[in-house]
Amino acid sequence: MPRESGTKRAILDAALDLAAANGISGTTMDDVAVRAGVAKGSLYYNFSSKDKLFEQLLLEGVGTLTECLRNARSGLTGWQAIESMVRALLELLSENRALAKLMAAEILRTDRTWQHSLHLLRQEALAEFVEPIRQTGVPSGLPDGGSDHGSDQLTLIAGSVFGATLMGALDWLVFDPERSVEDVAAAVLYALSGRLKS
Amino acid sequence: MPRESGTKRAILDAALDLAAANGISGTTMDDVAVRAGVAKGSLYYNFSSKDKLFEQLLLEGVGTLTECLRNARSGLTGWQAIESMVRALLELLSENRALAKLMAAEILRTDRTWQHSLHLLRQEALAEFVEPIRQTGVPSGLPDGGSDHGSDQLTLIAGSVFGATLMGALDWLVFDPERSVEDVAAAVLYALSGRLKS
DNA sequence: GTCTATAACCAGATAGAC
DNA sequence: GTCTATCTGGTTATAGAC
Repeated sequence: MPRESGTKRAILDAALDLAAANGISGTTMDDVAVRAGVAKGSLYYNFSSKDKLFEQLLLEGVGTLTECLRNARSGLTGWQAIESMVRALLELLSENRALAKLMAAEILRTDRTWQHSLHLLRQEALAEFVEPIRQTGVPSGLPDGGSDHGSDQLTLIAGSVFGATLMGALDWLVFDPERSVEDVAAAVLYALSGRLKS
Repeated sequence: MPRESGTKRAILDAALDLAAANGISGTTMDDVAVRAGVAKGSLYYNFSSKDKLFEQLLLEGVGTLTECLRNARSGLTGWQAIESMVRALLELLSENRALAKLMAAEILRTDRTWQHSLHLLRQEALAEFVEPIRQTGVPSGLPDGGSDHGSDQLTLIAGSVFGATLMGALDWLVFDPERSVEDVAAAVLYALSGRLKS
């Protein structure tokens, strides 16, 4: 696909780096302009506001994440798919640490102006987990939520799996970045494997 | 223990409510003063700065959480302890939704001035999970980290369990708050039970 | 200890030349 | 399409009366 103009890209990259380090509200448009090597006016020519800039950034990020999960589970089912997705997610986060930190900090928020669109894409990413989980044969007997609920039991389970991975990744990237992705994957999959229960 | 003066408490309560709804940076000191029913000057008499105010709030929150986990596992070991802690954590978060939302949004951040002290207490909370996990007999064979690492394998696993619970809780509190705590606990424990693998 | 009033500052956004 | 210069509003924090 044709990359957008170099300026737009430079701005997004700069914004990502700064926001990963300082958070979104800790990042000023002046900071972004300096880091991107453009004038502040150019920011507002290319993006209508600070909110829109970061909305696009996060939407891109969640899109990448969804695509990664979809690829990881293609051709696999059930636990094998889940295992593959956890590994792929950890690898994506480690290759893109700035994005990982930004998303970890922002994906749980509910107070942002772009919260709605971010929530939609978050659900899209969770949906990638839902299908393999369904294939493992989750027992009925618990309320399934139905269409009038915000989330059903499968989505709750998917959220837990995703949360386990994300939190494992965060400990890793922030506090122990030298550790290998295999180590972290082993820990996360261990938590999900049921061996805690035996 | 003797509660601090009514004013300090009123300020902290007001700050918690507002921050849960709007995030910390979305909450102004004026907002807090109005909500608490005091003048802004009193805020700065009782807390030296906005940062200090919210630092104390977060620290109190993590303290409550650690205490809750400690109580939940007392007298239990291994998986039974873990199960009890997950339930207790979900109950705490549901009884204290403002705190839950605030902590979910802030505990992962790395850009706050109080990040260091928050991290220490977060590790303390995770440590409550570490002991029961150790009791389940995590196999050696993977690097255990040792004291020169920021986190060892057990801490990674604990982080995953904690992350699974927190993320499950968030879906629940934000998007489907009518659901019962039993439903959510069932989903989280299901994810950790290993039944996904069978 | 709490209030009112104000200082000092900073960030998001815009105007208009080039 | 990008720049410089500026405006405007809102926010943290302080001074000083009561």
